[in-house]
Amino acid sequence: MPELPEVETYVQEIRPALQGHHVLGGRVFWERTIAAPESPDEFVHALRGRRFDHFGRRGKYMLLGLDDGRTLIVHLRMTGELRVEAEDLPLDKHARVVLDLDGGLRLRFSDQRKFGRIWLVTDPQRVLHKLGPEPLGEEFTPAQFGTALAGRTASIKALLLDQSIVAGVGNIYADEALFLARIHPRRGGGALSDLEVAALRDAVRAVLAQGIAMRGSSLQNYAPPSGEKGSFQEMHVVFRRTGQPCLTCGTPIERIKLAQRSTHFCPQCQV
DNA sequence: ACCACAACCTGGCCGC
DNA sequence: TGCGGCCAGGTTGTGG
Repeated sequence: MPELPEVETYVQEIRPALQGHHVLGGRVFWERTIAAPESPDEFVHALRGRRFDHFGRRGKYMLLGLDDGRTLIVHLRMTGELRVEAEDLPLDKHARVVLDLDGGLRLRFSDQRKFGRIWLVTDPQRVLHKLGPEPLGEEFTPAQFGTALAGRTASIKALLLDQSIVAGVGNIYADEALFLARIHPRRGGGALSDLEVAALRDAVRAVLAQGIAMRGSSLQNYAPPSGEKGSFQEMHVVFRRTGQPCLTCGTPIERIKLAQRSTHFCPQCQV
């Protein structure tokens, strides 16, 4: 269920565990997990003998680079989990793809809800081309953000979740950023003033940066590869605080549904 | 082009 | 205990 800070933490932690290891073989237990190439056989065949040697992230996508120039792209969606572990551990019932590695290790992708996807591609752009700018990068400017929101009538909450506008924001960080910028989540995206657009852009960057610094939010069963949970959930000001007092004004936090997602906000502070 | 919503899936929890 | 309904940090496809 991770968003940008959780995926960033994932990449940071899986890199030292995976770097330099070769793929000896693999098994696919749920075919639809493999989004490219066409068949699981082709996927496993293309990976055999390859070595992991560079790592990255784009939005909520993990990029695991191989020594032949190809990239293994992993999206955890809601319940995906990636682990490097000893090959003799019993497999859990949600294991979807397993790659056998040298050194008695394996890379295991488990996913209770089966929404997660893995691509093996030559050109990552084939998967990533629709994504908007990296929110912590230089191209995510107030002017660029304003242009992306101009004329849009959908709620600003829905637009923050749209990965083509800005990449990596999900339900937690959208709600937290809107509170920080004091903007009501139901406002139309195109109706925000230049000042509000700039404040929201700054708020998105602030909550994501703090999320990364705290190694993400750990709710329910989520934990990064090390198993050491992040702590940003302790900093949530509105997310899943329905009925609890706003930390700024004491008004009970409300929950509504927007873009089919639970949305939490302070009806007093956010206008 | 944009917008809202069903669909993709499993499992936990709550009320009856 | 069982059943229906709702909830879950995401994305894609469809119809208007």
